[in-house]
Amino acid sequence: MKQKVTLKQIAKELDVSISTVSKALKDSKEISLDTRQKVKAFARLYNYKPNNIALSLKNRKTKTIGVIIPEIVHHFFTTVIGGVEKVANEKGYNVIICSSNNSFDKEVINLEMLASGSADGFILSVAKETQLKKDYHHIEETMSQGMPVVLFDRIIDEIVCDKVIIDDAKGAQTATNHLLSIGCKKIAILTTVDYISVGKLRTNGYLRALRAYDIFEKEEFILKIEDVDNCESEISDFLRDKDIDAIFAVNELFAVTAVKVLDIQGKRVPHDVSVIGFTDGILSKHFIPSLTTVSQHGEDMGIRAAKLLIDKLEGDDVAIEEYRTVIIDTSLIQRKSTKKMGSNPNN
Amino acid sequence: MKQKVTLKQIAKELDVSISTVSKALKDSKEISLDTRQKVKAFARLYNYKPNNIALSLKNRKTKTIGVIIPEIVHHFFTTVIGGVEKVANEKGYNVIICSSNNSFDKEVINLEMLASGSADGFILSVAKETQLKKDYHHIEETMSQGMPVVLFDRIIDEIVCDKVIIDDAKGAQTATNHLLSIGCKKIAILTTVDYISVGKLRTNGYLRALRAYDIFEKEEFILKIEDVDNCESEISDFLRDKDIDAIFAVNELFAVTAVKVLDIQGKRVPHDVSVIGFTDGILSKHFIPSLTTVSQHGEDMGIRAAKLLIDKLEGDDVAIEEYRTVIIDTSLIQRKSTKKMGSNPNN
DNA sequence: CATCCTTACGCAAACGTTTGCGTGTGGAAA
DNA sequence: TTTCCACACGCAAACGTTTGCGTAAGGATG
Repeated sequence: MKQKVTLKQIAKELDVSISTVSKALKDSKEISLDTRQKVKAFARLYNYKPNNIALSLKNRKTKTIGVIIPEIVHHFFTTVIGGVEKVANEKGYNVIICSSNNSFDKEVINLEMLASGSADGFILSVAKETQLKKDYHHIEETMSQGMPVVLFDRIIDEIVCDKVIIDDAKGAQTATNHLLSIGCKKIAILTTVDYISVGKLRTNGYLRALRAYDIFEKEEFILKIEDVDNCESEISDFLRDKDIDAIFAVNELFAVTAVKVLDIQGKRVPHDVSVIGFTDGILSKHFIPSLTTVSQHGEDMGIRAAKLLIDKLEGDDVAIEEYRTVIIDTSLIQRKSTKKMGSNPNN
Repeated sequence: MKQKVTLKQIAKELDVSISTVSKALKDSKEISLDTRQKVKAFARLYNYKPNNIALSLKNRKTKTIGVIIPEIVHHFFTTVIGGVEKVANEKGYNVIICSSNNSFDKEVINLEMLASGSADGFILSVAKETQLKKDYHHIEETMSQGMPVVLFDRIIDEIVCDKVIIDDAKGAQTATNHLLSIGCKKIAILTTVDYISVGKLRTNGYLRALRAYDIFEKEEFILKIEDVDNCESEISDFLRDKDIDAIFAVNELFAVTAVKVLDIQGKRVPHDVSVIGFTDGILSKHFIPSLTTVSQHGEDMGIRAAKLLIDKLEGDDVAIEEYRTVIIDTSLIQRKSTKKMGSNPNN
């Protein structure tokens, strides 16, 4: 088993100094053409690859980006990662991904681990627990050590840094508006508990749309779901015998679960009830009926986040204290879970 | 902006040597209790964290595991990653994830990048292109440099290393058997082109089950889909006016698409046609009807793969030349896309 | 008072790079 | 023959750790 070959070994074999080898490989004209060729041939033969670790230590940068997300098994986050990877690889950066599993402690551990030498900067979306605890010392500490952080999706207002978000409220408003525009008047919302920032924002957008239409918001049309894993029974209870003609769900799971429950309760989508979800994932696309939904353009978010981070990483220190918030446009993807515009509902 | 504090800085502040600081932090009894306490207090105050990069260089190991998968936006792979992360974190390892995007070149680049200092070992599932090209030099080279590799799911028989797989053929056979046992006789299969190892194996399992039932396999019941992204039209053409009573699909997407197409063509699932998929993903669980499917237990695969790798990484060199192949049991998850056992089909 | 042991610390090498600068060799010019 | 300059290369420091070993100081012992 041949070990990894180092400059030192090449130097010994060729009976020159380490620095000569290093310079030869870099085509330094300080070294004679002859030696250069010999060294390069040898290096190729032994498949020499510079040791990243040593380079990182020397250069004081790792050329890797740390990404920390709440859940790895989640379509939206993986699309974001896809975007990050795309630009990172283009620019010669590595990507390390860790999931916090929505645990504050794991988020802290991961961040500290990566911060102590493994990554130059971070792209992160905070864990539920972190949002609940409102303890951001780990993020602030990382930043104060000079490592840039880009927050995305689930951001924290109190932290001053680059951010990439969608306008959750606006997206929700657009969705609700669409429901209103196709004639729905009794629109329920399936949302999360308030401490999830995006859930709250989407709820606000929903309310705003309603008010703009002079529709009085009803407490009993709002369901805040705590236990995501068991949302079906909650939704079922909520929907039973409720007189509604549309549902806006703040995520994909709530949307399909709603359709399922409606089906069981004998209501047809979209004939009796129109449903709009949030996030354009696998489910929305392939469900029957396919779901009208608000697309967050996850890959774009990842791309923008990575660009922001790399700009900061490579930027002249001039703009380093300048923070930007990028807002990605959402778009409404109309599919089959909502009635067509102009169709005349006679229920 | 305070910079990251190093041993050297602490040493200077406290007017002792670097080695004293290092030893003090490790509670070496070579250092007086007094000094130890002073150093530790100071380190805590300045939030000293040893630099991982320097440690990696010194110890010649990074304590990180590289995971390379064909697609990051893929439920099965993310569950595997979840499993890997679980045991890796338990054992103090970091996890770096890269996706090859099913490209041979990207797989090579990622592997080489990680191999040159960023990771101690690899868990990987090869890209489609790699399977097609049958070029495995990058993997063999990595191994010959002393870095252990664990292959999972899409493995390569020619490479001798640890492997974690499911018995694809057996899983497919079980699924097909189930269809046969509920009375289906005209069973079609939706599969991939042959060079995808798992697709081929699953097809074999399907054929085996058929033969065991003395059912003659029909060429026209087998659809090998090339362009996954546009499978709907292929499936639609294939299914049109075909007299079948069951479909076995080698993945989730094919399965739901089949249900969709059947629906359009006026056949009901499971009443007219029973459908079984492969992989227990989001879609199978939430689709209407929910899909009977073969679960691959992705998280278990990840757990086993990580254990194999870490064993090799930390193992006494005794067993290092011994390679194991772990076969994870699949299980058939019965849901609503197949008729119940014993129901009397009269079609 | 000389010797010895313990205590408490520092030195230096090593991990694999990069790079500014110093230096020996050779040939050409004076 | 002397002087000078290019050329081609090596030295050493630096990045931040760890750790075996050497050693100064001080007290205890003979």
